[in-house]
Amino acid sequence: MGKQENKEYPVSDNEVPTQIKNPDLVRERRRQIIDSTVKLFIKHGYHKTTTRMIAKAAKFSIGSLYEYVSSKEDLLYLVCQTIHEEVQVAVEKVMKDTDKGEEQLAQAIRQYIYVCDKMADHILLMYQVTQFLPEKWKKSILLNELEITDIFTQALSSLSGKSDFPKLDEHTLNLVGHNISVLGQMWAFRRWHVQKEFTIEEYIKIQTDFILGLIFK
Amino acid sequence: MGKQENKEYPVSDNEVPTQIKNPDLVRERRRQIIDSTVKLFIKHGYHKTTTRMIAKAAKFSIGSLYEYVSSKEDLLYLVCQTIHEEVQVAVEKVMKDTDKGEEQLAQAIRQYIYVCDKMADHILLMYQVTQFLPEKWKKSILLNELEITDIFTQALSSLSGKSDFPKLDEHTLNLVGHNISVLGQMWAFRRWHVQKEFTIEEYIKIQTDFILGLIFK
DNA sequence: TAGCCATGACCGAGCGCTCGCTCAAGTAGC
DNA sequence: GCTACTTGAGCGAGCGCTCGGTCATGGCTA
Repeated sequence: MGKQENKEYPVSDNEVPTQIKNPDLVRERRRQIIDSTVKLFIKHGYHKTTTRMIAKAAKFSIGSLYEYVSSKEDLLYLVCQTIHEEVQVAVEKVMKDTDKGEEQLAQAIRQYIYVCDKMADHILLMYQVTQFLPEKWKKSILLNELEITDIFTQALSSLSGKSDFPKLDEHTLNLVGHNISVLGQMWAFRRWHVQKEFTIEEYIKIQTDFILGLIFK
Repeated sequence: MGKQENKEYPVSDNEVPTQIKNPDLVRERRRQIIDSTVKLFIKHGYHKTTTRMIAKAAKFSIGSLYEYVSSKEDLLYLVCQTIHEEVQVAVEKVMKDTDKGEEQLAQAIRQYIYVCDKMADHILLMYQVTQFLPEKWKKSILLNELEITDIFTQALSSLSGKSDFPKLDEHTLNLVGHNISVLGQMWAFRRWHVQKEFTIEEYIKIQTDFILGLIFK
């Protein structure tokens, strides 16, 4: 009952509250914090990374850290959010660049796998860490994941029926979209094997053939 | 420094030490412990499951628990081991049963996806939990994973060149083996989407077509 | 200009608690 | 009485997070 009257100031791009009043400062500082946190999470994982480590890496006191974020879970959400945005932006970019060419799909797959390669650490982190999000946020993250997959589904959809691609129903294409998405991410989450046994160009070649169905003619 | 002179008694099927001298008892009790632990890990995850919860569920005191296992990490390893063995046995079984038929590969894929469905919880757990294993054990677990994938690679290899399958080099087939493996596991780790949007029969149908390259003719 | 105060970002010792693990004291069976 | 096994209170390191406080800044008043 009237336990505290510290108003909280939600910041434009997300629902994570803060005590700090200047929104520009919040954005800047959070950027700092998130960058350090991502690195630490990649290196040590979520549970072994302490809030003190984060504060130190971001050049804050723990006290200050908690002015910008109200719990370690908040931090986790911010990290997931940020990574997903980055992946999504990257994928959208390469899809736009390769639209409407002759062998668009093959090009898109190549570029997508390059993205997965560049962001391998981040993709792996997402796989490891999503499970620790509280339910409300997990949903929003999985929705983001769907958006990325949808980019492929839509690309496939726009090809369906044209040139030598057969016409396929949305349902099927949706799953194929997921397949492409996952086979790209596999370059990250099975890297302990695939990055040892294949060069990225080999990987791209084989996976493209596989997806385009050339393997078994 | 003679800190402790409690001899440790490694037990046949693994390298995890115990204080208990009767190996049969160890096997029996560990079975109990592992079964309970798997359930708890599936429900709460590794970090939120406390050793006290495990002891309680397995009807032990914590003290006794630590007679059979020397750390929570030991337990994690035993769990991973056990699950992998189960998956491997199941996969090997269905592969043997479907060998040498007409459309062996399609049959094998179907059966494999059934296994993934039945063991979805376990597969998901493996994905979540492998990262927390100490390095020495992680390697051994990843090796097990390779063995499962190799079952597919070998099946593919034995088909290569026969009937209407083209001849492909080992290298390519190896990656295809991984693809099959992962696309089956995807039924588990993307279940939040695929198990909502597809029946398992639809999933099997589309993935089989996809793998066999029928999708893009 | 000098004195005063309000503001809010920043600080870090330390609180409360959890959880993996231990060990002295038991009991059961032979 | 000896060995094999069991017990659970207790330990203490380490964690997330709080909260009383400092200090730089800038505006107000005379």
